Amino acid sequence: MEKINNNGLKFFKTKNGTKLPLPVFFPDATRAVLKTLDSADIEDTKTPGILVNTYHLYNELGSRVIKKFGGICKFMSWNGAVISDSGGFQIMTLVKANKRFGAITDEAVVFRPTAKKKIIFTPEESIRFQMELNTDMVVVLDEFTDPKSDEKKACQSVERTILWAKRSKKYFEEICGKKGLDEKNRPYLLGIVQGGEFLNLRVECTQRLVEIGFDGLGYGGWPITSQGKFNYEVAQTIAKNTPEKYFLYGLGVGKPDEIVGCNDLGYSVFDCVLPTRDARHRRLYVYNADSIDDINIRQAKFYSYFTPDKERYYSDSEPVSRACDCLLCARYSRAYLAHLFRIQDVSALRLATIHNLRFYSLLMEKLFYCHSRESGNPSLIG
RNA sequence: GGUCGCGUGGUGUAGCCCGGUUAACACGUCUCCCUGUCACGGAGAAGACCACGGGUUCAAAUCCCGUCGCGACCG
Repeated sequence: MEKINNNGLKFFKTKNGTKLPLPVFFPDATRAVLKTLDSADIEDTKTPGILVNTYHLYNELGSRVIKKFGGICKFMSWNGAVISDSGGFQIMTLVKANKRFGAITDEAVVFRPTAKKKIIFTPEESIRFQMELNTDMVVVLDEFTDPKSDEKKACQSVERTILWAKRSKKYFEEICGKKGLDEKNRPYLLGIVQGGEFLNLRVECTQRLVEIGFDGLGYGGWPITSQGKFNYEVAQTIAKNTPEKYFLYGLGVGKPDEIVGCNDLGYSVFDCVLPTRDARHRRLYVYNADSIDDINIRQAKFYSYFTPDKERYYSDSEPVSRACDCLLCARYSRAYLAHLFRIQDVSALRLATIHNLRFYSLLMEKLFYCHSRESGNPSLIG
């Protein structure tokens, strides 16, 4: 895989001045909670940040509570970083899947979460609410290119995404001006590249977003081809047309090997539901290694899936993984976890989620180490 | 000793009274799927000589007789 860029940025800086080494993986706390965990649990997995969803919090929580707490961090007592997603993905999954959930025009998205409730959501409103959430990275509202789109429809989603990106940038600057936020203490602003599988559209979208000006660009849309393979071609096309000083963000990416592949292309910010959802669906990630030091992410198959509640583990006194230092692996046996899953106790979900998050935070540590070493900068190692 | 009831995949059951296509269901087991979370979810597979022996019948898990095992009650 050709390496595009990885040296333009060294850190993800948070509001409170913390510099997070790149890459970072932020699991999805859609409704301001990582299902089955609390904020202390998340910290213990060495997860540096989370992603919350603007649409869900706008719909279910609202401004009044957020304003009272001064942002989502204080509300959930979370000391790490936070990215707020714009709600663009929810347009795709809710409105496009079923028209009864609403409609999309150039002006706004009209959500109808219930028969009686109607939400008019504009790019400006998304930015405004995200600024109230007081997150570290604000994401512009975009229109998701449906994977089944032909080139004409894909082009339309790019046009609307660009239109909304312009409005979002303008409104973002207005709010920053009003709040007295300068380049150093304002959140990052992320644009999103659409265009489906059409590389020419991806190039055009990337270039026009760069003209508008952002701190980073996200690989938007559905990154998986109809054959079920990760679309590295699109990832690479976006990376090649993005300035080095920009963040490259793989939205919803992904499987561990896909994150390694994207990181090699220059992507350094990731979020995904997989580690948390998979944990709840009895799929744990384990490194094919006997200790943390032995983990080799350059190995072809560097990890495997582990399904806990199998008969062969009912009396297994081994930990789930020896290449892990999470609460589950440090303290409990496979047999105990199998038991917890079998009796359907919620602690099984919690321990499995903790484990998978530690797997991902270890992956980030290993990637940081790899790139520090490969770039020959010893000051970054350690 | 007597009376009654029950023996069906790994487990628990349905079907039996009124015989008839590949014996059904739940759980368990195994495999696969989940990618800016309406999701502790979804798809599929394997697995039973219907306790055993005999009889009636074109045809028996199903009706009849016997054997064994388990349970309850009565002596």
